[in-house]
Amino acid sequence: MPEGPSILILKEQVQQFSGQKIMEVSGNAKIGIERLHGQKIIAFKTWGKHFLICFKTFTVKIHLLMFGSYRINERKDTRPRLSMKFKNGELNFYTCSIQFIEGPLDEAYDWAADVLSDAWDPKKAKKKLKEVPDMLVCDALLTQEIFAGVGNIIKNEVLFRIRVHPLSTVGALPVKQLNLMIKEARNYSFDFLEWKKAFVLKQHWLAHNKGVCPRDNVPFHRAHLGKKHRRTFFCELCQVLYT
DNA sequence: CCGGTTGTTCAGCG
DNA sequence: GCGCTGAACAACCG
Repeated sequence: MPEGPSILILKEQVQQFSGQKIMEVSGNAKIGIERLHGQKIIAFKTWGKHFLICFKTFTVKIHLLMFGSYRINERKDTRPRLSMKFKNGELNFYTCSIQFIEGPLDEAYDWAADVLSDAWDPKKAKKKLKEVPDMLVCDALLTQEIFAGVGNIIKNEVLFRIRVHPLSTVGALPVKQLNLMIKEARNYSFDFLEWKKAFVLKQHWLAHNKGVCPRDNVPFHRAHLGKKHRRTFFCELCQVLYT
C-alpha cells in the first residue's frame, strides 16, 4: 500500500468523513483510542507516508508500514486496529502503527520535506543533502526527513530516470544530477499518483521489479543496497556511478 | 506453499 | 550516552 502517493489517495477517499463526529470507536490499538469517542474530525492531512486525522487539540497519526491496510464502509475478517463509525459510514484500519500527536501539527512536521505537498521546498532538500555528502543516493532518497513520501519503488524509478547509479554518494553528484534527483523525486511521485489512481502503476515501471533495462536491453542488477538494505534495481550501463 | 516485501522502531552493541 | 546496525514485526501476492 504505502508510499506517499497512496496515502494521498487515502486522504481523498475519506473526505466524506471530514467534519463528522465519531459515534463509535473500537480496535486493538494500545494507546487509549476511546479518547476519540464523540470527537469531531477537523481535517485529514498527510505528511509523506503519515496519514493524519486532526482533532481540535490533538492528531491521530497512522502509518501503514509495509502491511497496513484500510477499508471504507467495508470490513476485513481480522480485527481492526482502529475502527471509527460515523453517521454516514465507517473507516477501518488494520495492522498499522497508531500514535497521538499533541498540540499544533506545524510544530511536529516540516511540511517543506513532503515531496507531494504544496509546501515542498527543493532548495531546503538540497541544503539537507549538502549536509550528508557521504550518504549513498539509494539511502538519501529513502530518508523521510529529506524526501518524505518517497519509498522503495519511487527510489528505483527516480534513479533510473536520472541515470544515476544507486551506490553514488550524494556529495559526488554533479550539481545537475543533484538537482535532477530532487526534481524527479517530486515529479515521479505525481506520476505514481496518477498511474495508481488509474490502476496502471505497475505497467509503467521501468526498473522496479524489472529484469531487463529498457534502454540497453541488458539484465538489471538487483541487490539489497545501502544502510537500509532495500531491494535495488539498476543498470550498470546507463546509470552512472559518481563517487 | 513458501519466499519475498511499497517500512519503521528499538534493543543491543562498541 | 551517543550513533549505528540488524532483528523483529506484519499480511498479502505470485
